[in-house]
Amino acid sequence: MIRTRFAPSPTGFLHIGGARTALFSWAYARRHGGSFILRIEDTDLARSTPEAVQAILDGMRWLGLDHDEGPFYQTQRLDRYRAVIEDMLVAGSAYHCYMTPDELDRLREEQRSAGGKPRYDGRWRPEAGKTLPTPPAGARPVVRFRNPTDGVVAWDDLVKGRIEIANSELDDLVIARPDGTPTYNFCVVVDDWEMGITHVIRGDDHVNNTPRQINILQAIGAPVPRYAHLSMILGDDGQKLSKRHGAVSVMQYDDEGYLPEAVLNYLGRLGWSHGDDEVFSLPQFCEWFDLDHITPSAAQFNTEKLNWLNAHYLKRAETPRLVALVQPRLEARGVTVTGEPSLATIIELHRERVGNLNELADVAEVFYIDLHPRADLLAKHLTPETLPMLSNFIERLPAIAWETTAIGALIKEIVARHGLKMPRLAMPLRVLLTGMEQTPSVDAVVAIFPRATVLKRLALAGRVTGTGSS
RNA sequence: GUCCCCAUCGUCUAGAGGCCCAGGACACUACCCUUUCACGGUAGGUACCGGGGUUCGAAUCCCCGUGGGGACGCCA
Repeated sequence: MIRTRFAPSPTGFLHIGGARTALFSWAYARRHGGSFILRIEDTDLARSTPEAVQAILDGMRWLGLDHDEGPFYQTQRLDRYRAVIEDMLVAGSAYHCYMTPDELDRLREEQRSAGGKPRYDGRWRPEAGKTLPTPPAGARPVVRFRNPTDGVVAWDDLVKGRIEIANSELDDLVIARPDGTPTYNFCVVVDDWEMGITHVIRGDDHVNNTPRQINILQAIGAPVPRYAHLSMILGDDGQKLSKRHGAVSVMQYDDEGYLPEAVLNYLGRLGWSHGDDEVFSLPQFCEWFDLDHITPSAAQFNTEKLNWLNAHYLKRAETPRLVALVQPRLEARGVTVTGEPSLATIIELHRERVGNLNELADVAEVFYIDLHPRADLLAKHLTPETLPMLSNFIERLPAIAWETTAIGALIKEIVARHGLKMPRLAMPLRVLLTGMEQTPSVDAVVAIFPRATVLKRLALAGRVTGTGSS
């Protein structure tokens, strides 16, 4: 039974890197009929917030990554960690250390300036025949893990291959603060053990924690899970993503009009591949996903490709769903969606032309507002040459059949009679009806409006007569 | 500084010694379609970081170099 987990710390939103880690962990469990566990690592009381927890939950839900167990909160498992620490203290695999943060800082400074690796020097580590300093009166100690001093820790990383690190590189890490709260590396170990995690799929930045965690696992007699370390995602500019630079919440993609399946597809293909396949659904991804085809190198995020995928999914999405997605966006702009044409009609006419939901809202908006085309566009297209054609068109409108073909035929007829090209009439019609120079086929645009609305909007041509020239 | 990791088109990648004078996708360019702009279609250019090995043969294996990244917390 495969058991994976996603274990974010609630110190901010769910960003794109976390989302990919979650996706891969989730997909691996789904692929093998296993369980996916969500665990909130909130032991940093100072930085964790309930808002961040909610933001992560929201992000996961938007993406559709459901968990089978949890969410578990580490702050609710403190008794459990404390019990394990007690056992370790008794067993001698952990010990109290009374060194103050100040002393530690000084030590690290010295080591660094001496060109060495900053690390705890083991002054409070009990050894056979060693006399420990006397604990300062009233001081509360931290608990340190007694790391092996020789040999190597090694594991076969499912993404990076075999990694070996000498124990001499590791120092005795703090596993509990003076107030008794456990620290990250320790909680992870206890949780992964007790939650029966078989495959730890996480970010690259945890590679250095892995040997420490394996050592603790072994000290408490827990089995060592398999590890798969994913490389990081770089920003569009090739720079590392950080709060300050480029890291955005997955929910921002929602705001920007992306469909979750597009983001998921993009993320799935970022750092993982299935031959030449580029477009695949989430179920298809679950069927294909494996750890063998994950790239070990860092990947640069490419918004243009995401845009392409989004446009692709927009073309295929069910219209009612798009209506439900676009309508609130229009309402948020203060646009009331009412009357003709229906939002569904507008969407069907424009869906192949736009890249995201906001662009769909942009084009839909002009059908519902009191339109005021820009003066420069009117001047450009309402010319002495085109105005006669327009009035001609307006005169004939009441009598024709209200459907695209008939409207198109009328436009062609008028244009031909005036000995001009199609765009000479199509462009002013576009501007008058939508305020835009780029629209779908103009006969189709005319046709989705009620006849009365077309007449009303075209009437503007009469009022600006004579202003256009040049 | 020390340790660890990484290295194919601009970008994401295929490639597990001969199928590769390197394939796909995004982007780009040209053409086609055309009622504008898109969409779509067709065609095209662009890459194995460098140097040594191993081998009949290397993008693929090994070593060194270079470059990039990560980690060295009483953060996660």
